[in-house]
Amino acid sequence: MEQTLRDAVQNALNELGVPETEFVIEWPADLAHGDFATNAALACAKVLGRSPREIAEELVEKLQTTLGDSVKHIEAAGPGFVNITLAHRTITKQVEGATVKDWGTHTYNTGKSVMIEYSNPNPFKEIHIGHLMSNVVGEALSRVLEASGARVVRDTFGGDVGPHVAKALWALKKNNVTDIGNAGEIGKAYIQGSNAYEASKEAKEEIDALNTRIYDIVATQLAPETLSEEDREILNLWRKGREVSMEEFARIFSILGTRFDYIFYDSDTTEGGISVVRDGVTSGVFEQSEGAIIYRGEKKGLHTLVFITSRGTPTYETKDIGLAFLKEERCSTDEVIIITAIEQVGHFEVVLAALEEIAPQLAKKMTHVPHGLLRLTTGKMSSRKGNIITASELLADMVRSATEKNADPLVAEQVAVAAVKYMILRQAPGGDIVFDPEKSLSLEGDSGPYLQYALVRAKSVIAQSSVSADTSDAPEEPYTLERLIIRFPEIIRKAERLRAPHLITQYVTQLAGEWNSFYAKERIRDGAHEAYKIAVATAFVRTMEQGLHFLGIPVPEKM
RNA sequence: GCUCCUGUAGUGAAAUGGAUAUCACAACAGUCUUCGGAACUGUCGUUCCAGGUUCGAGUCCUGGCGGGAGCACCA
Repeated sequence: MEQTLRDAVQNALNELGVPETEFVIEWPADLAHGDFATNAALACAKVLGRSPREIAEELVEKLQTTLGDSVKHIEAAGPGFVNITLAHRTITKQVEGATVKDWGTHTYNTGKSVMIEYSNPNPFKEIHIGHLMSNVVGEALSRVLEASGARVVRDTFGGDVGPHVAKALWALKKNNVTDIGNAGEIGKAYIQGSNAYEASKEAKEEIDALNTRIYDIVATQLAPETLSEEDREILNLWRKGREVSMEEFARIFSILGTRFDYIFYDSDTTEGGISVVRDGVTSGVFEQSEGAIIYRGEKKGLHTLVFITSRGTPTYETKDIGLAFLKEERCSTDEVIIITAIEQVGHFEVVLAALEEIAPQLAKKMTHVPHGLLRLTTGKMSSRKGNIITASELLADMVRSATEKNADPLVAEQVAVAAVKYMILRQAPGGDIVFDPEKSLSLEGDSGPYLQYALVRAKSVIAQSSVSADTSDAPEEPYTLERLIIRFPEIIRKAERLRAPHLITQYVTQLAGEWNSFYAKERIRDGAHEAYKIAVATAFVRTMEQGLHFLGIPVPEKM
């Protein structure tokens, strides 16, 4: 519809002899103004040297002729807007289309493939609510990309080698742990190791040495016969630790509704990364400095960062270089998106700048999409200091409060996940969320459960009505609910284009609110125009189901 | 110190350069022997400061003030 209007306005402008002008077709803030509005008259008033209001009047006439009875009303308003109100028949036709299975999806990205990296919890550390944020944003963006027709490959990247691993393993060894029971145990060991690293010079040396040794054993994959007894112990503990961490991550991913096609580890990327970076020294991309290998970011207005430490171990930067090549090798896609917290923008600018010199074709298709931080009222979370809320704790708490109204554990979990995801997806990505467990996770008002509740209630009414949907039973005036429903496909397109899932969240919130008003005001079962109302309710249900699906928010049958 | 991000009701947020700046929470006042009250209706209340660009600025530009993040061997 929007395209039809755009063409009609463009034709009218051509007839008026307007040179090429940018104009918008938009939704007026107030539906009373109409279903669509255009600023075309305002936009071209200056070049024509005429009053915008006058041009608007002429546009109205021309549009009336072109659009005929598909519109109910066209008028010039305000400083020179043209407001368009659709005929109810036009709206009804689109409401009928809202019940199809793929409602809201598009094909403009069909044939395109995108690899998207998110969540990225590190084995040997606990998965906390910060990772939850990345996971929720990443999953929503993945689904929105799928809605545009693209093929999406999901991956997550975890640091299974590096100082944090050495700290955790060091503490586990100190405590004579040979078998690790659960992820919490590793989290505690990591904190213990970190504290020792800060406090004792001796511990620091031991941990640094262990770190290097772990690289040698697992990342460069030394031949088994060259391993000492102690090395084998380290290897076993490391294997077990990674396994326990990953089992916990898998459990959380499953609750959140994410399945990764690829799980990459640091240990897969270090060797490749190191060799690329060392080659880069020869070709002059990187340079030696104080025993380390660095990239001089200053030449591109960025910071200098270390890629290989003076101890010979690779940093995160080198691992990301290695990962870029590894992704290309395992599963080449048209585009590569990496979602991380916003504090890493500097890091990725440098990595991308370096990669551009080494492999421009890889750098070109790679985009870093940052999201804001989830901070606690008590300050920044740090798993090193132990002041974190783990994903597991948060979800368990939420499930507990959702259980008050839902005996069914599955439904309680769906409600809990909806509340958590809504908190994150309600706002534009990039902004921080100050997380207050008491206030942030509402089950009322603007909230995940509010959406679920409206949907469940609509389904219930439809099930109870003995009448089947029939759009020939339409009342004279369209319901506001219908006028919102037909906007859905365009909302999904915008969310994908702008990489802004919160547009969907806002829309479904408005839609659910409108449903609740409709429900309070209009008697559906045994009321006037029941068949038509059932048709609208059915379209509402489908729109909500699809909207929640694209956000990754679960849809309960009952609640 | 340098670089980047940010400043909207009491609180948390929204607003491709458009009309009377939305939404929720909180507070206050109502609806209701419910087609499922996790609901609905109403009241209250907001663009950090000073310039500039524009027919039009919360949005763009300049300067100030406040908050946050990053800045060589962490990820």
